[in-house]
Amino acid sequence: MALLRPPPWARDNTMRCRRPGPGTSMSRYNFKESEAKWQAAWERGGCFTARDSEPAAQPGAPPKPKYYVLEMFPYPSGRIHMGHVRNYTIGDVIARYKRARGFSVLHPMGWDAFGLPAENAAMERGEPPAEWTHKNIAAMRAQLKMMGLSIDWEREIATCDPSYYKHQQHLFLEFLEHDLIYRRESWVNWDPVDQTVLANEQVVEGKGWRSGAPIERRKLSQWFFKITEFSEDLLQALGRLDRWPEKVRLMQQNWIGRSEGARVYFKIAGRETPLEIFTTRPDTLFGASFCALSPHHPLAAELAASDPDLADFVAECDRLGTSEEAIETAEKKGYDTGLKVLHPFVEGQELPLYVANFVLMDYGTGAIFGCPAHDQRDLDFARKYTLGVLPVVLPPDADAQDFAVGDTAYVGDGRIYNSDFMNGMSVPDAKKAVIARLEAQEMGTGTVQYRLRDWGLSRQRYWGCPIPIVHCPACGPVPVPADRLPVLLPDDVTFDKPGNPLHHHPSWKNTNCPSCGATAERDTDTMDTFVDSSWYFARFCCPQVEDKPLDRDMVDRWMPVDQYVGGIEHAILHLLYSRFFTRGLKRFGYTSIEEPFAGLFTQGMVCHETYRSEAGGWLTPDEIDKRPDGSAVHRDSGNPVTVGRSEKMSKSKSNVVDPEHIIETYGADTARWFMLSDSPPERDMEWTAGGIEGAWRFTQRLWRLIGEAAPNLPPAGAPMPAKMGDAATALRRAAHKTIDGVTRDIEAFRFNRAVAQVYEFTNAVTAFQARGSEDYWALREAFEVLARLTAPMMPHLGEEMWRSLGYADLLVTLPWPEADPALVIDESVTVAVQVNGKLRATIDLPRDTEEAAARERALADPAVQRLVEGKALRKVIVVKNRIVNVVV
RNA sequence: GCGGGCGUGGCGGAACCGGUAGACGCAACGGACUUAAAAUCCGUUUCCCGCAAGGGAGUGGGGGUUCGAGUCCCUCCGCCCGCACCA
Repeated sequence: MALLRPPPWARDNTMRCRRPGPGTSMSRYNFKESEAKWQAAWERGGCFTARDSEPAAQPGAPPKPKYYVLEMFPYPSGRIHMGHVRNYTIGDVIARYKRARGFSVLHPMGWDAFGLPAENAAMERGEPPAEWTHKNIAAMRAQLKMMGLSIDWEREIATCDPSYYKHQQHLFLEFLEHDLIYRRESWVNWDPVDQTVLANEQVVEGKGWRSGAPIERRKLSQWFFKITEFSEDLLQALGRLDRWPEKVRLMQQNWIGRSEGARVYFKIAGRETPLEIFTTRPDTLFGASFCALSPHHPLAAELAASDPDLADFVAECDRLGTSEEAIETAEKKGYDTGLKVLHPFVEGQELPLYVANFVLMDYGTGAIFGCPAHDQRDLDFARKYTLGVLPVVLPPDADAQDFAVGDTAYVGDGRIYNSDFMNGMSVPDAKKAVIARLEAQEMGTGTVQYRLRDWGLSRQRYWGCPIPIVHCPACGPVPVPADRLPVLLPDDVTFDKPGNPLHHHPSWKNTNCPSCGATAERDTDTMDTFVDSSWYFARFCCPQVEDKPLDRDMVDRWMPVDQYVGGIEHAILHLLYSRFFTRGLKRFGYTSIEEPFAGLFTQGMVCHETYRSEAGGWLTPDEIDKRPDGSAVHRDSGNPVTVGRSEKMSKSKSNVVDPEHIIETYGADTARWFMLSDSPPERDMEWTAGGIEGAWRFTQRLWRLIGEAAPNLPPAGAPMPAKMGDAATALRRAAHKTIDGVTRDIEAFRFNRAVAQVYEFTNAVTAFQARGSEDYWALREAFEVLARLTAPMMPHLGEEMWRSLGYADLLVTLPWPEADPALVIDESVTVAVQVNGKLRATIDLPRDTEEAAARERALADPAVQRLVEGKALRKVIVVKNRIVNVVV
């Protein structure tokens, strides 16, 4: 079977399949016509328009409760990819389901439209970023519309639009006014050849991605959000985000990284100013064998000025770039400054002072003391430079006489020893004691330290929101007054030389100081694109408001987002920044809430097998033919192809499948159905040709089934017959169990299980032989259930089925079906019977059979008798409606 | 390196609070229909022994708790995500 070769019926647009089915004349489901028709009908009906005020359904009744469903908005790269299809399908199922459950739903869409790729396109193809971006947005909007998403398109926003970013500039000024933005120097990756600042992603193994030159670090004056002011609050509030995945909360908790420790002042021999270090293990102070400075510590810089070798070492450290990953994975290296620090408690003990590449300037004080016995990094360092290793924490079952540390540091609990006044204490007690002593002797202090750093927002780039600041030689940085916003990005920029086009622009930056009127220059940096995405969810509540960023009433009507859906890769930064921003918005009076996302769901990636030719190059799925045994050959040449493991779809591996092609071949419903059916949504899924074909067959099967049955069904709305036969009742039980199960599964995001239940129920409907009139009534009910339960997932087919069943109204406007509880619970249950924990029989019992009766029935079973005979019963465990375990 | 997660048939997965492992789909195989193919329909399908009845093994590896473990604990292995300037 050809992989992703269009089926014959899709090669031209005519519907040629007119083969009559058994006894009826059937045509194939024409998804193209149908999908376009229902999309138009929904639009005409304004079915997805979010209502800023919702009238009560009946006079006196409460108005519909609101529900805000949001998927992470896309970067307009040009075409949607399967990850988008998955993300927006999940969100759309929820939006449609919640509408059916009687909620007033807001489900908007917009574009995260600033960013580096537009500048890269400009450099590579000479296309202006604005044009490139708008063209991409138009293309992707059309693709998303093909999916049949229930989005209120009237609320569409693009962050690169001045009508969006002028408000962002306004918010910048408010953060500044409230002292939540400040300016300081910080480090960037500098490409000495291209003379430009590089993003971490543009640094590959310490070299610039374009120039290949070893990168350097440079200090620039930049703006920072004071997110650390909220460290404790952001941490504490995680505990209340009970509809967030536990793993995301944990990751954020660790990212914020609250730790209690101490700052300790070490005297440096022959110098006035003591060295201030931070440690989380002050209890191990007596095990210290060295101190180390970050290469960017002011003292390191001072010493390097008169020590060329140290200057070389610092330069070498700089070539690692600014990413923590690169610094932490590099080999641990140090440079002995020759200075000695004095141990605060041990008279006469001198420790060497190193500059070490693994000490981070951004955390603590940029200086540490090393206790090799109880910290792996310190131990590696000590072994390398042959420094002392003195254990001071004795493991519970170790002997003080012979306990020694080899190549593994001991980081566990124990009793303190070798430590003067702390001897015999537990680790927590020792921490308290040593901090008390340090404070009493004014040699240190207990502190709470956070790993979280302030958020640098300045970017030396063109395609971003301009920072509304003017730098005046006399007044310094001066905010652009609110009534002069927006500071517009100029269109006439060139990308012919490296660096920031805003900076090169002949006139843009020239202006006058808003304060004194003197000639001054605009800030030529733009904002980090994470700023754009830190408040777009709030702007969706009032996208048309012009005179202010947000309308409080509207924000409070819709916020918080009840269900946010997006990739796990945003688990930390985007979500944390948005939480911080929302706290700012509350402080400035734009809203009364502070947590933007009440519910969060993180979906997995879409993966696909990879293929390589004999020559080693990657092949795309439609360049190969799959053979029944799973091997593959090149379609044109017939040469063998190596089938590699499934990996995240990416252009570099050529394993991408184009959603538009899929939708044109199989229809949006089929694509959506397969997306939901394959894997649990939080896990990575594998896109397969077989899978989409299976989904395609199912849409056809549903359509055929209902088309064949419809003429024989009682009319729409026919009353339930007074008497129901066994067969009809069994079908009704299946239908109501399916309603119950699918409802639970959608509520719990188990879409793959919801799909499986629909398959199972469809199998039951297919097998059902209707005879009496009550059978046909039950069959109509079954089809109505099928149409309504599948509608959130396959909305077009749902409408089509609903129409086939004789209804004129749009299914999308109808409430969700309710299961009859009496039909959901079975009267009898199958109970497993084990002997010594092994399954030996099953027995059917009336539901809720008492323990004694169940025990008796189990013991009477012949298979059990055979095994139990002649042995003493030791124990019989009965779990009602589940299991009887006989122990002999 | 640090932090977080995942691992079940040939494949994707199901298994509720620790209670019948493999629902459902895909693939494969056998059959029906057809001049033929496609489509469709019916059946089989965790592995091993056995004609069968039946028995044994089995949820990445090893160990533990329990009447009972895919599920809980310890440990090891493999893969994935994030690491602050990609979005």
